Amino acid sequence: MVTIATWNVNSIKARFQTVHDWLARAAPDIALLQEVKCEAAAFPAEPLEDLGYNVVVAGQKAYNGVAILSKRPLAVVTDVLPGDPEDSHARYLEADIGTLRVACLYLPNGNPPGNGQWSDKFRYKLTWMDRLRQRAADLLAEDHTVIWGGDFNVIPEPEDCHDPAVWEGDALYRPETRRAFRSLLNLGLTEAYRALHHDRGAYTFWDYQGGAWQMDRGIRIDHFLLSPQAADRLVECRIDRAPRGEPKASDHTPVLVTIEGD
DNA sequence: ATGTCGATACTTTATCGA
Repeated sequence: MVTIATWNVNSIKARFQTVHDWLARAAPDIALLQEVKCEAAAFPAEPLEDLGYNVVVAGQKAYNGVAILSKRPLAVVTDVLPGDPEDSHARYLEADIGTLRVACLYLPNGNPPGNGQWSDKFRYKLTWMDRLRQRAADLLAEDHTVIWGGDFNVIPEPEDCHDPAVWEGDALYRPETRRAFRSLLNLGLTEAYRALHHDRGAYTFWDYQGGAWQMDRGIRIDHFLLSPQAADRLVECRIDRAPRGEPKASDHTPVLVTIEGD
């Protein structure tokens, strides 16, 4: 069995103790972190290595930044999402871990989407999703066993948010965004949580503002997408809500997926 | 009722991104 966690930590520096203690307790084999918000050299790798993890980081000052932690050795395949040499955001990191290809991603938020004409941010989001689709198609064509995990900034369906009316028009829920997400799934990918669960109220993010956590007004935007070979091995996918309720919490909470074999 | 959080800089308050 291999358990992989994904967690948008909203600054590894601000969240270090919380993340460290959760990793020590939950002990996933692999952890995908997003919004570490620091350059690779500033990432506090050593205390996480003391927990038994190998650490690789695609970092950037102040914004974005993704990292992969793995108890087994890992080899980075790429630290950029192919398709745009001008794109300098640290949002994608892909590595081989044993026979698995594991990708950690922080998909652009895209807000505000603009009215009438799309904003640069929303166009960037849609272009990025198109590039991700191309990357996925390429890896599937090469027959890799792939797991993409991360903050997709996509609310796939109405039941993935507390109140769809609130999210109407938002870049996380716009028809163009959901269509691009479905297009990704239509390559033959399996969204792990919905393959196993059909409950409402399964959220991974609650805004800091407006008492969203206290009122349980959340959205499900952190996902795992599995290639067919990975999906055949899917055992479990769950959301650990506990970290969102802790002091100094990230606005996201971890999601864990387990696949059989190694 | 204006009720969030984190990073940054020509910084100690304003701005941006989420």
